[in-house]
Amino acid sequence: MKAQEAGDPSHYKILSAVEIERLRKDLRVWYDSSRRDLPWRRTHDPYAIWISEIMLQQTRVAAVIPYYERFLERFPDFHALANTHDSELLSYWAGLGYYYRARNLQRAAQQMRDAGSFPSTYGDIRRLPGIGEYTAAAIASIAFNLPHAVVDGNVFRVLSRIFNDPTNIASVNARKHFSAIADKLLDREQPGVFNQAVMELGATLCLPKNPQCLLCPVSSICRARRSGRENDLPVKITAQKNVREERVLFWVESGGKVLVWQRPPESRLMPGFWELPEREHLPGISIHRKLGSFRHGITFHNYRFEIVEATVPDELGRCRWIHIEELGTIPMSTVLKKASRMVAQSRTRHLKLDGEVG
DNA sequence: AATGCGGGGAG
DNA sequence: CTCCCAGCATT
Repeated sequence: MKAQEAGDPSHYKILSAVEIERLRKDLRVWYDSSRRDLPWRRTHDPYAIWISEIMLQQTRVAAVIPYYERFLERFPDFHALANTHDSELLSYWAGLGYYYRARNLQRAAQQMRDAGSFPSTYGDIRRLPGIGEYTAAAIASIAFNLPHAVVDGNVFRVLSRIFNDPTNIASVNARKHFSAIADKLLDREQPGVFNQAVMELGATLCLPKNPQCLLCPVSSICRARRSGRENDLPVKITAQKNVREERVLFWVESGGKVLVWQRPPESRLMPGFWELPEREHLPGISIHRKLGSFRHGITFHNYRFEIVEATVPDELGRCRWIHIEELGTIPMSTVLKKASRMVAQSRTRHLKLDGEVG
């Protein structure tokens, strides 16, 4: 399907008033009976809903659930969150990605502590660090039942299909375009339920590939379905290309300790996380043997890391020795976790072989 | 208006 | 492999 600049959103009028009313009802009824039982759907606490929305930014439901439960247990309210230390906060976030979310979360919690309460208007919610248009609308509608329509990846998909709308969702204007349409459709009696129903539809039936139209509660009014175009929508055109990269990391071990370095706390990239050294960190390094390799993707980078056993002279630069048993107590990057897991496994294999021989 | 930011699961 | 996920902040 040919892409189109975001333009006149008034084609929501493709649907008659009667059809819009039926759409709202069908979505509501379907959502009531089909919605997944997710932890953050069992609460009305704005704080808990806020935490869930931040964790869910660009992150799948399945990945969030265990983090959400651990986090809420340790930080049950904004006072607990405001008063914790960076390192403990990070350890609860480690592995979830987009680490600035954790820092913004704490800054926002401190603002709430100073203000004495959780903000309760769209504008006040939107002004918190880490909260953009989507998250502000989500919290306002779900926690406070305020009439703000959300626009996320699910909404792009569902609306572009319902209206057979070829607007390029990667274009700058796409958000405004679909936001105007969503606002017209929004069920103002139950904005929170409506928003969640649209997103739930996108997450469970109106999928990126092979949408389950036979199960869809609104397939009868869906214009893409009517013209057999559901697999051609949404239109997304980007210029981003993937980059392949090979890197060597050193495993330097001595007396039960391994050499690691910490990213500076003010670094923009994974601040405070510990990593294995590379050659630039250890100029005088002596390489012994290859221990293994693994792949790791970060946004559009596709890395292949090779782990090499090595020894070093006295000069350690930014690196520090840490006991292997204590690795679990520091914020480990996922690359460091993968590497140490790999080294441990290769070691058990060797022990086994030695045992069979002896 | 474009780019960087993690990590994992699905196809 | 590629794509995409309940996006945001910065430039």
